[in-house]
Amino acid sequence: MKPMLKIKRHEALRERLTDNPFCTDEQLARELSVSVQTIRLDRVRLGIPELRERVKSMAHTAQRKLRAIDSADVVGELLDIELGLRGISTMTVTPDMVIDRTGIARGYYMFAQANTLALAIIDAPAALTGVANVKYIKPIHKGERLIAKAQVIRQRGNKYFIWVKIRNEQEEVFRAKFIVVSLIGGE
Amino acid sequence: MKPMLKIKRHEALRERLTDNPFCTDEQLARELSVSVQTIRLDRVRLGIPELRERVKSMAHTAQRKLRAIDSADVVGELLDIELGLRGISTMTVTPDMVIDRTGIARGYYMFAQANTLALAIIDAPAALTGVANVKYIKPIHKGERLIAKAQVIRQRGNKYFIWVKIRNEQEEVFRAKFIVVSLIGGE
DNA sequence: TAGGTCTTAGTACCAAGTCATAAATAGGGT
DNA sequence: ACCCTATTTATGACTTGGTACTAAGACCTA
Repeated sequence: MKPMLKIKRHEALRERLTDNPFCTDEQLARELSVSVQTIRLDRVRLGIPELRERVKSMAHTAQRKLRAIDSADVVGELLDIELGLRGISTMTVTPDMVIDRTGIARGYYMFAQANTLALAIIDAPAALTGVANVKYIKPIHKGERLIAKAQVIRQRGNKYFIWVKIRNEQEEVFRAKFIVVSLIGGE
Repeated sequence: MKPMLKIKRHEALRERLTDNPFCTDEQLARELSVSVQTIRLDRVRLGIPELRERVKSMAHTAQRKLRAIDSADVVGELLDIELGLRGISTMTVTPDMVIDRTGIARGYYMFAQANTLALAIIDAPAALTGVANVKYIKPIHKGERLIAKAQVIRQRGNKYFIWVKIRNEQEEVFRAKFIVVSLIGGE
């Protein structure tokens, strides 16, 4: 492989690092057939930090992100809650929630926000979703700040009927009805 | 702060590292009032790798996890697809998908698997979920291997009616009906 | 041929470690 | 008091994956 032009190489460098950020300058140098120093110069010019910094920031943001959709009981941020009655949460649509091609947020994020809010307002030690009826009214885009309002409509035994509506600005963009079952003792 | 007993210190060390893995030996030494060497010895005894290795492995697993629910077009693994007709995907329930307290998988993971599969089988450059009707039949636990089958039931204009059923072993655990809208030109 | 950009080489230095070895200290038991 | 052992600390040499800086070639162009 012959050494390539600078601009081409910069592109190649960026590409290689996006699909494998765990790459030392030495490996990059070998792959692009230039010296390690050239890679370092390129990195400085392109504002790309060294391996360790890359990895560290990945670990940081990943930790934050995972916390957002994974370990948290509520996806989004819980603003207000009246157990057994109603609750409000917000969620801001970050760039990684949207499909690149269309710029529209993946549907399951709104589902997750609504569903976790519905579960949060149940006045029981544990609860499970039994049924969900969901309507996506308007596409949602990056940067939009969604507000979800949940309300218990009816309760029969250990079954709760809950409506959740999500608004963006004043516009309703999503609506869901959940039937949630509270678990008293068993699994 | 007086230096504490060895066993106590080991506990403290573990604790400190779980809620802040980005911690050098030097910081730990200061916090626990012992020398850096003691911390290193402790780490060796407890089998805890050095800071850089910790961060690296965090970044790795986080990348994998995020890829699972975030950047992939299909949550789970696409096994087979006939565009416009049907598709099959699998997903294994990892420990981080379940609620610690109950050991039951969070509902939105199954929703995500079903929803993304439904979208994947649409024969169009882009598609959006309009309506979802979801039924959770049985609780799902860690380690279970879910198989989702999607089928287009009816198509009217740019609206697709899709059924998705998720099975664990031979048992049906989840069922969903989606109405998906394909986008021809604009958003 | 001189001047510019690009690339490479080489040096000194750093952080956060590793490994191995040695010395200091503490806490008993007898 | 004295010995023994466990534990803790110190020390030095080496490693990775860099930064920062300087200097030297290479190559093109006017």
